[in-house]
Amino acid sequence: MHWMDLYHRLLEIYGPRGWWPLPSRAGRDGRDERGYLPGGGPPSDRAGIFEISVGAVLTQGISWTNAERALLRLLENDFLDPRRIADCPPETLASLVRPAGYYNVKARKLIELSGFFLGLRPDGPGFRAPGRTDLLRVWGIGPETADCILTYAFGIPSFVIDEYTRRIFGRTGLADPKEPYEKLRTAVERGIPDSPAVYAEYHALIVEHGKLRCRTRPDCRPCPLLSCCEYGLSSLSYETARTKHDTSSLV
DNA sequence: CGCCAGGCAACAC
DNA sequence: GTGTTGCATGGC
Repeated sequence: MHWMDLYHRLLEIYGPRGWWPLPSRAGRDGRDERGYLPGGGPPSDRAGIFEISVGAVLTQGISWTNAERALLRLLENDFLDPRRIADCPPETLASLVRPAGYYNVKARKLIELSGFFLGLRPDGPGFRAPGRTDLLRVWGIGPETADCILTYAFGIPSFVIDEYTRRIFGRTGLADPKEPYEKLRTAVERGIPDSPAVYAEYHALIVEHGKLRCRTRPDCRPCPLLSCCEYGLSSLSYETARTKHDTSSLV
């Protein structure tokens, strides 16, 4: 199997995932109730770019639902802004992002991230995009978070390697999951088209499949009838209910 | 109750 | 460079 074979298979099964969610715009601008924009692209405005970057930090080591809760608390308290976060006492910030776990660490990371954004050069409605090494120099931004920010916030393709990626590429035999981050990333990037849309969609599909089926304890049970079974569709989670094809014979 | 969830820095060797 | 540990909440 080739890298793109898995991509096309996942796309058939789950359909376009809609880049990275912007909970602040859920239900608006063509976004769904969680803030995803299927078939969309990166935000062109500074607020959207910053919100995705904050989300990438908040979701470190934690489920998106918990990160989303913290993100909404920042939003409700008018703290989804680099200036406001940079000037906020760490204890206040920590109490706001409490649902995301590791809240003291993440408060500091958000302050560092905000300082970095305050130094970015505005460029039209957005920013001049930072380099990958610039992002990696920020305390709290490691390789995965940097690649999420580059790909999903700025639309600059840099393939995201996370635990789901390692697991799914490992189980399908596409890669050795124990390889170091940079080796895996360059291997994937050599095998797929150099397109922001493909990078963003591929990783989003990997996350979707990782959450729904290819978990630590995988659910490899195929259900060929899912697409035409009303009981199955009505009783399953929203992600699965949106599936338009059966999920058999994958991984 | 135990396990897991879209990591990272700091440190040991 | 590889391996381990602390950080901490919420869902199942």
